[in-house]
Amino acid sequence: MASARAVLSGDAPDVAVGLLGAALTVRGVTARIVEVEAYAGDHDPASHAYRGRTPRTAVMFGPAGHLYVYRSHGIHLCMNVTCGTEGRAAAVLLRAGRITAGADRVAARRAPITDPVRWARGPGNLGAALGIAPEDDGADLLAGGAISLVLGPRPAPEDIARGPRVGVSQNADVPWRWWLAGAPEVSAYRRSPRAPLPGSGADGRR
DNA sequence: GATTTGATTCTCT
DNA sequence: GAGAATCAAATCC
Repeated sequence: MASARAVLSGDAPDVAVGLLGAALTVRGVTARIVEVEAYAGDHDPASHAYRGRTPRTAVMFGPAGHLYVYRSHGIHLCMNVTCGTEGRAAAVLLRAGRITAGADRVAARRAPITDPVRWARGPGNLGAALGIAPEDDGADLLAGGAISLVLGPRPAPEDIARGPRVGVSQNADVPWRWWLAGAPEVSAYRRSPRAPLPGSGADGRR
């Protein structure tokens, strides 16, 4: 079968689907990925790397299989897995997961939240549950370090749902979000308040 | 050097 | 449903 690195070197949408069901382990805590979003730097205005390489997005321009960590709204840390080929920015945002190992540690970390479904629902919560840190930016996921990624079997097509990305103000209508159908950790779709309406005012309802 | 935005989440109304 | 919280990075002049 193809190596994990080979899989991650594909196009962002392919990699995104491949990451569904994968197990991400951070210092002893493991989460099964149930929701992802793809971002391609070149032609995707929603991507942080769209305007070129910057110190913050440098990791996205590196080789596939590395972790890109960024701070959102000064409060939350979100995780991406870089993909594609080196020099061409692309990444997959990990939006939600289910804790499969280290639940006791997550429970303590996320207290007073006791509902496991809420521990890693949403990008910020996922990062919080796994205890990700800004210094984890750039970590190699395939080197067997403190953070490692293990791809699982690809879910059956009928178990995969697809839709528009959440919260982005650009390209808000590109259906580059995938999640496992029925996963309770997946949050309802919320369009960015800054996203321009697609048609001539036909939208606006949810 | 100053200003603005952000791939969010939580709480209150 | 709407607004606040809060830090850093990117953009603009």
